[in-house]
Amino acid sequence: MVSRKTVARMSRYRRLLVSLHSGGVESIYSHQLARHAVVSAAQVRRDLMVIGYSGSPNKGYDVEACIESIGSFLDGAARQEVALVGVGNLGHAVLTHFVEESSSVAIVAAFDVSPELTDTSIHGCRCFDVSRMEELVRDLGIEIAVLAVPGEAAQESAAVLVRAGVKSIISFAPVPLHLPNDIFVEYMDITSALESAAYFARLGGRATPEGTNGDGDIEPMVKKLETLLSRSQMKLEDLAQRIGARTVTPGKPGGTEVAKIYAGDRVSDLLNEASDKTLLVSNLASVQMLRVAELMDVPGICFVNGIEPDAEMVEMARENGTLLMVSPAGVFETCGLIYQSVSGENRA
Amino acid sequence: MVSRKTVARMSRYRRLLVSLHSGGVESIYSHQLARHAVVSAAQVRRDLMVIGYSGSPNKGYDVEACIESIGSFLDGAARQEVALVGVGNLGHAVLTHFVEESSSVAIVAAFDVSPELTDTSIHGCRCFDVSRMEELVRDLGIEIAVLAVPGEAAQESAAVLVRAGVKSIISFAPVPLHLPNDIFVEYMDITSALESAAYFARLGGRATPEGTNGDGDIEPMVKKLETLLSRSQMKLEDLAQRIGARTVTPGKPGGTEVAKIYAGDRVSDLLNEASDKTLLVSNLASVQMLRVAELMDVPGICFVNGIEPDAEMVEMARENGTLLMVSPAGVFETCGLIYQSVSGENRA
DNA sequence: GGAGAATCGTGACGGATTTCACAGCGTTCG
DNA sequence: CGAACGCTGTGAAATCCGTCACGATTCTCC
Repeated sequence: MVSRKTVARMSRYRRLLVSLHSGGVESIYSHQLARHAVVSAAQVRRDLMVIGYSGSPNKGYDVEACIESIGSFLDGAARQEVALVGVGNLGHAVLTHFVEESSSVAIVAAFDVSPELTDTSIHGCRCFDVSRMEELVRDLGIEIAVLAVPGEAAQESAAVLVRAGVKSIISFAPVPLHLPNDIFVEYMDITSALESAAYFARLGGRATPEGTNGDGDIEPMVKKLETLLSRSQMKLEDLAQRIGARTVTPGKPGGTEVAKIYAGDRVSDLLNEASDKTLLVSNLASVQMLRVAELMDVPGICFVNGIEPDAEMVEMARENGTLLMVSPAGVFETCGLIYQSVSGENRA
Repeated sequence: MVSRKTVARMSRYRRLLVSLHSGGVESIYSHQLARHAVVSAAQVRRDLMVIGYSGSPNKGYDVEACIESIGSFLDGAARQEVALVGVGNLGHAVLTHFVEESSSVAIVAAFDVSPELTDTSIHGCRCFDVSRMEELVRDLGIEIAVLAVPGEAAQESAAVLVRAGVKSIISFAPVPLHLPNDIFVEYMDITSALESAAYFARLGGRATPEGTNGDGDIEPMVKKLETLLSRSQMKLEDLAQRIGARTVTPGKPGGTEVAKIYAGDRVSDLLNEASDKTLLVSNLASVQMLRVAELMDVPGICFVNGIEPDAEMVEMARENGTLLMVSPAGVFETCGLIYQSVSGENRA
């Protein structure tokens, strides 16, 4: 028996893997995937073990095969169809969400009480009157429903759905549903979420397990950024997006790994510090800089303050497979953002 | 320390109790409340124990007092305000949700990229352009945000929010957020929920792999990341200690305030960028640099990689009241640490 | 007033979930 | 060719969460 949480993570893994795969990543280590998913590496390994997918000890997991494997675990043989109950704002939102996301589940019918919605089509989904719900759900063999109705109507709608053969319900209503316990119910309770959020927001810094940690002396903790970075296999393209930089020229196909970051404008330093895994962050958008970068095999350069490299440089970078990006912020902010991206990984 | 789940249940209990109370119920036993909430009686008792509310052995819990008690646990002294980011269908839905539900949390500002939404009012909530988000969230002291933006924009928005002081985020985006781990994040991931629902609807079914086609693409949100440590009034001496730098010469008596940080080695840039509240972070420990710094009234300089300024420089800096510090780390790490110190200013 | 009944508060327990830690195994490098 | 490395897979330990069971308490009823 696989737990609810595991299944949810699987879904998350798949989405991330699909995204990475389309970005050219072919294999990935547990700790890298873990980083993307914001869980621990051991967690990833155990989850993948559960579904019986094995990676290779030195190549990690094959992204494509892993996606397949998760698919064969998560997805049914046929596409599973979903009914939506309640076509208000929330219902609309859910529908659009599922126009965007194509997957092996799809909403095929919507139900509402409003007569004016009846028999209209919303985002390609036919809307029926609730009175026909039981009949239609049963006849279509729908086993999954999304409940986006007001709290008052939730229990009754749920009961009807279950009577019609629905096995799983996702409810947005702020009401606990009384249903046979072989029915899977997932609550998406915004109110609870907000109140929890409020609680923990107020708890602020005091949330750590140990009691008094707060004041006193401040420990300088210069983390081993190099290890952090190298372990994260942060793709440059990723990074660019993360920090709001625009990529001007693409890097080498397959994504570019960075293990170190050098921020500065001195060519001589660059010669000493740079490696083929160093991202260069510089104020100085000059051809000269670019030349040294190429010489040192630097895979990427980030210019700052929104300074655009000129055509000559772009051409040169493109030829050499150097990724160029332009950050709207200054060196300091850019470094800060990158740092935060990388070090914010520690899981609770 | 109270667990996330407990807090969520508390919220649920309260809603049920309020509803019951308005229905005339004055006292309730644990097993009754348990049935309403669809949890076990023991669970209810334990949860109420956690918040320190005691019932009477024969009347059960007094509904009103219990509501009160949960309130004093869940709610802050003042109403907590919430920002909504992304005013699409989902955003609208969330807003309406919070017209219906009155509670101690309220959405007070919405942000979106669409110019046509800017400065309109939706369900009584003012909508602003995202470019003003950081500023407004910070100035309003908002610590909770609901993220209803496309996945592509989620990370960036979240980072901005956190920088603006947000402590808790509820995200509807199907993307794990990389944030400092003292930030509370609640994911309302409809996609995962649906896929889980599908899985459990079909326990025992056979599955064949299936080609997923990835993600839809939506317009990314405008990105903006400036105005960083404008109001943190961080003293240089503090800063040095935080980042593990050694101060070589003291700054001006009374502490030195910094409003900006320039990282780089180009003297010409410095002339443009520096002000009397700029901390200079540089690879280049040269007399020349120091001269320009003095010229521009720069209050402090941080050298990196543990490079010691020579005696001449120290003397010069001392005479001029320029604070000199030496960070053991490189420019990137130094910037990163400072950034983190500043952006996570509220107790870190 | 005392026995009985029902319920609360809570220590102890148990199951689920996560993390730790290490064996096993390609790969690389000297 | 062997040693060293880094990653996977997985048993074992740790942790979190919920349930059980029982003493304590209060009220009812005789």
